Amino acid sequence: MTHAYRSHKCGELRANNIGQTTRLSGWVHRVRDHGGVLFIDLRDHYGMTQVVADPDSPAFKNAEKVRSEWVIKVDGGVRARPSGTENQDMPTGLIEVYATSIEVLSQSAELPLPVFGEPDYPEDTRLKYRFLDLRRETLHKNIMTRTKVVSHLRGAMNDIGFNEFSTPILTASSPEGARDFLVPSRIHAGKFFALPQAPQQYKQLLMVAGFDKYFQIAPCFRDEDPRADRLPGEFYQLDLEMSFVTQDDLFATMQPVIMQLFDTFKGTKTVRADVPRIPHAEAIRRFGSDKPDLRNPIEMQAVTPHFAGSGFKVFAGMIANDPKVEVWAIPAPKGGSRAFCDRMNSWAQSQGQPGLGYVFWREGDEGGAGPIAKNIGPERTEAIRTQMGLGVGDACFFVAGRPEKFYKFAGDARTLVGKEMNLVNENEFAFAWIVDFPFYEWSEEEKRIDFAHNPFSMPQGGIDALNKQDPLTIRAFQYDMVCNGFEIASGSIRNHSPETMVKAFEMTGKSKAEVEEQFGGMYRAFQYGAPPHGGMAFGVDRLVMLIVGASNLREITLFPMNQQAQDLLMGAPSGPTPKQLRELHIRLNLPES
RNA sequence: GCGGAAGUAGCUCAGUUGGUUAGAGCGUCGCCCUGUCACGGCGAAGGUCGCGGGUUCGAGCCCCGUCUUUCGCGCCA
Repeated sequence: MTHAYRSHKCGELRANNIGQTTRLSGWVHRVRDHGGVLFIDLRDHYGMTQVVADPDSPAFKNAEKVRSEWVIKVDGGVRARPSGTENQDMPTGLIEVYATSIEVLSQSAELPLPVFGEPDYPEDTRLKYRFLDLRRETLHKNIMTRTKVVSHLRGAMNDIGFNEFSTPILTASSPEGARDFLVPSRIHAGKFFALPQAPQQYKQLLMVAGFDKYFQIAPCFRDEDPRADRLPGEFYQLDLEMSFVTQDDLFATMQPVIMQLFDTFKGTKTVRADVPRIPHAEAIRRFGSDKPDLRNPIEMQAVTPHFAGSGFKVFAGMIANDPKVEVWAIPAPKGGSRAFCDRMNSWAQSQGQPGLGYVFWREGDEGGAGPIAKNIGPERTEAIRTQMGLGVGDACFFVAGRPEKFYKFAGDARTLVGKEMNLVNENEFAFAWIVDFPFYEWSEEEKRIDFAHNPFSMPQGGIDALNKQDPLTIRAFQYDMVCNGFEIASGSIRNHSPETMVKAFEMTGKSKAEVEEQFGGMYRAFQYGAPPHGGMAFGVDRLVMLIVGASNLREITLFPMNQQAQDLLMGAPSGPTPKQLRELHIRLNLPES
């Protein structure tokens, strides 16, 4: 008795099935009609099989009718392809199914975007017809990789003794951090739930509750504008927390999980075994970024003394007027041509910079060419060349000012040089832990110090540091894991002392009463025996993006929203009914337009 | 909120210095074709050049406004 729809999957039949009868169901991927003989590539989730019909077959009439993306059921016999017509590029390429019957299960209207082929299509079309987009090979494969990555991570975490807990989705708004999504309460007029930006407080409460080694593939919700590497609305994290651990314990626990994950899914790429730990301040100075791409070998250095008192009056003047001014050098191996240096200079100007000073060394100009070399003279130029380890054929770019103002631009210049000079090995994954993040930063907007990152992280030096140290020099047990220039994880050892927590917030202008009110659950929990604990969260979307080599999160997400945070397929968000609003005690106050 | 880029057939795009009837490929429809796998050949249908205004004898092209999409900035503890 044959199954109603299929005896085999479309990717399944091989030479050893020749002679068998088979029943396949799937989508018509492509039709090639030669008049007398007609080929249909039949596709399902598992693969593709060539179906053949000719005028002798009772299926021929229906075969002539079918069009791309119709769903059909084919009965037929598996036979070898005639010698010379085998397709070595297809797993099923040695065989074909000679159709004796074709039943149309479902027709397709003219396609708004073709499933066959992989050209780019407008995002709104792709998102509105996401179910078609998802049929396409690359996206279909990416989504399956994502599913396997999530499954792998879940397995790996279980294997090393972590326990998966689900935390609430309807929860309280958190005053720090991103903008919340709010959900109105029907029972409590005028009150709202918030969707969690992360299960941060819940996982810490789990530790206080005596559980250990929590993890969750957790949905997180943030109402912020998106980027190519940041989805609007919702995203997933591999969230974890452990009790009685140090920062080193967390690295030792999670580094193997991540290395093994990439090792499993790297394909033809390589995974750099060395995972350095780089203090935040050092990362800024060497790479101009707190998420450096270590595949790029360029490292910057300060060369301030070579410009102090020099004939390059712009830099010399800045240095003389402000002791905090530095000059950083960005070496560009093999960049020693005027054309390249000028191109970098115009790029800098397009970034709103006055320009990008440079020296380059070439045959006949071994002492250094370019306006800066002329202005500072041969000795200083040579000193820079020696310090940076450069030679003929190389160039070096310079930025000056207060590092906190220009480091980001310097980092962008480093990235661009690496790209232009082809210094980045695209087939490698290079990881690092960035450690010792600053605890506080100065908020120009609020004219006060504010948390640089997670307010629940433990300041290094504890409450003593908060009492005695210049707050802007305090570091936190706060760390990121980066890969190829992306932040893939962020975490910290938490502050589990209520006094330290109150003091930490006090520095940012929050009273004890405000802390108790806004973080009541946590504050109360810490009164009753909180274990030292810490954890981190990996961005699942970014991990998958890196693994499949996608440059946009929409390529690895099933049903993403567009940049305006709309779901074009489902038509969300949508207007509520008057009844819904009445029950929720809400009257709309819409902007005029 | 701000800045860059884009918007021409169902889809991807071309369209010269402003000048006749806005083109191609894919797809669709019709005819032909017995070994293709991006099949091939012939033919047809399909257009408010995002929208509104302006300049001009004449605008897809120039100007102004506006909308949409996208990338970035702000934002994202």
